[in-house]
Amino acid sequence: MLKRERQAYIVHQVNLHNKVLSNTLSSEMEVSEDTIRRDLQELSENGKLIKVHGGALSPSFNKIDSPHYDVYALKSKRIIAKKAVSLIKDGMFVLTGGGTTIIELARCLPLHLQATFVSGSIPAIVEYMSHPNIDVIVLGDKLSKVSKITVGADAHARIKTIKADLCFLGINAINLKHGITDNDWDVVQLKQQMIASSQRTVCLTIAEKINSLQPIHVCDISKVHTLITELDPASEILKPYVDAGITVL
Amino acid sequence: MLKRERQAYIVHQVNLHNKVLSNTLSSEMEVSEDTIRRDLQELSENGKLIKVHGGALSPSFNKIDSPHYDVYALKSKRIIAKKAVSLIKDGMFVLTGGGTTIIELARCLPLHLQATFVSGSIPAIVEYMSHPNIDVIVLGDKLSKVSKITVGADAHARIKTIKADLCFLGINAINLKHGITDNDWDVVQLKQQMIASSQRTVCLTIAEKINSLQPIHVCDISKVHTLITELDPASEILKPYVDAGITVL
DNA sequence: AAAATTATTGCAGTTTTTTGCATGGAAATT
DNA sequence: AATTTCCATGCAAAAAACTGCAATAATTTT
Repeated sequence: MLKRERQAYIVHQVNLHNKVLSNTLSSEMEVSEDTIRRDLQELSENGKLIKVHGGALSPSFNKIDSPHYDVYALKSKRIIAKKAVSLIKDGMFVLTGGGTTIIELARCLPLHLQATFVSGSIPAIVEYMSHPNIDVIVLGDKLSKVSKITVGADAHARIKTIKADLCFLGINAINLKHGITDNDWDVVQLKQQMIASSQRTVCLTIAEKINSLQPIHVCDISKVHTLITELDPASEILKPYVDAGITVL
Repeated sequence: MLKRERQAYIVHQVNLHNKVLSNTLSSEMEVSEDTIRRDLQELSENGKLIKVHGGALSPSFNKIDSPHYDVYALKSKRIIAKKAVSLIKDGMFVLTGGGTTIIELARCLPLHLQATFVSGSIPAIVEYMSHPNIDVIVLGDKLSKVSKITVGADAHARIKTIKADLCFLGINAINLKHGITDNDWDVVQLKQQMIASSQRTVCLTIAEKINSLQPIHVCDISKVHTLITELDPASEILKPYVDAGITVL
């Protein structure tokens, strides 16, 4: 790994998480802490970050800019993303949908992970794109302005031709009786095909959406292999899903 | 292996992987590291890549940390974009490639314009996406990491099925004798098909690239209908192109 | 086609950059 | 106050970059 690459990664991480730890960076990039310290030194001289004991902070962090923007949900989504990441192994072929949870997942992908991601979600693709070891396949078709994902027969047909190891879906509603439900017709078409084209379906959602219902049916609960929320898997609210045979993380 | 070939290969590798290592290139092409270093030196002088200790990185790599990068060129590109926009009429079907000039064009699209844009360039799509009246068709395929555009047989085949009113190409080199030339094999394939699939081809470039040459041939000058630069159309340097029958704006 | 010119390449020696390690001291934690 | 963790400095080894130079290859001129 080149020095500049390393420093770019550090800046990326700082901007993403507002802080970095020297020892984390050191083990992630497999260089000594001295090297990290020297990198932080240089970057701080260039104003890219603020060096503190044990790591560094984002320069824009000191100004109290927390725009009261659903910090809780973001935190939850980050927890979900962390759990989801642990399922992805080197060399896997992964199909992902759109939505903020998936974008958070994209941001949390470890540096060394080598995998192929297939998606029609533009914001997710933008994140995958900046990862050094991820191959990205873009699903083309007409772009839906609201969901920022490509929808239509072309995308559908393309998904049909592949068989992915994993499929990550950010879901809008899940419910034991009705399974996964959603509110966008076009997006539902895609999700159904994505489920059919993957060996394992992993659903990501914040706990808030558990046991809720939306107008359009996506699939039965039996099609879901894994469910990830920010809660402890032993949590009471998740028990019915565990009992239904779903792996809950 | 010729110097030209070697350098084209290096550029290709940089565009594909975001980085190259001197010793890897050296052993891959069986030349000394000195030669590689001299190649990187030249390419870096031409802005094709950024030389760092141990190899080189894609130029788009540190565009992130210097936002006021190349302000002059940005100004030029904005002028070009303004001229280009004037060619687009309501209801048109427009095919666009990638590159910073095209992105600038995307940002300049007037609010009321209603048209359909087809592109495989992620940054361009991100811009189109935020426009209220533009329909966007995404060309899917494998994403090239630093040209940030989808390339491959799928994208090629898809373009082949359409016939656009206009095609906007940001070009890397134009020259009366050799026409349009470029340095990335995959991108060239797409550009050729885009030209073939459009009624009018409009080339955008900053004056700097006029009368220059790149290793790979895209098309003859006769295929170009319109050429847009930041210069006055009556400018001396553009005269040969006007004489060749090209509409120069 | 031959000769002259120019460009390109590899090599040897030197210099610079980068990195990891050791030491002693500073800062935080308990 | 003791202990652990983190930081600064100097140092040495390795890798990479630069320099000048000679040999070779490519291009142009005659």
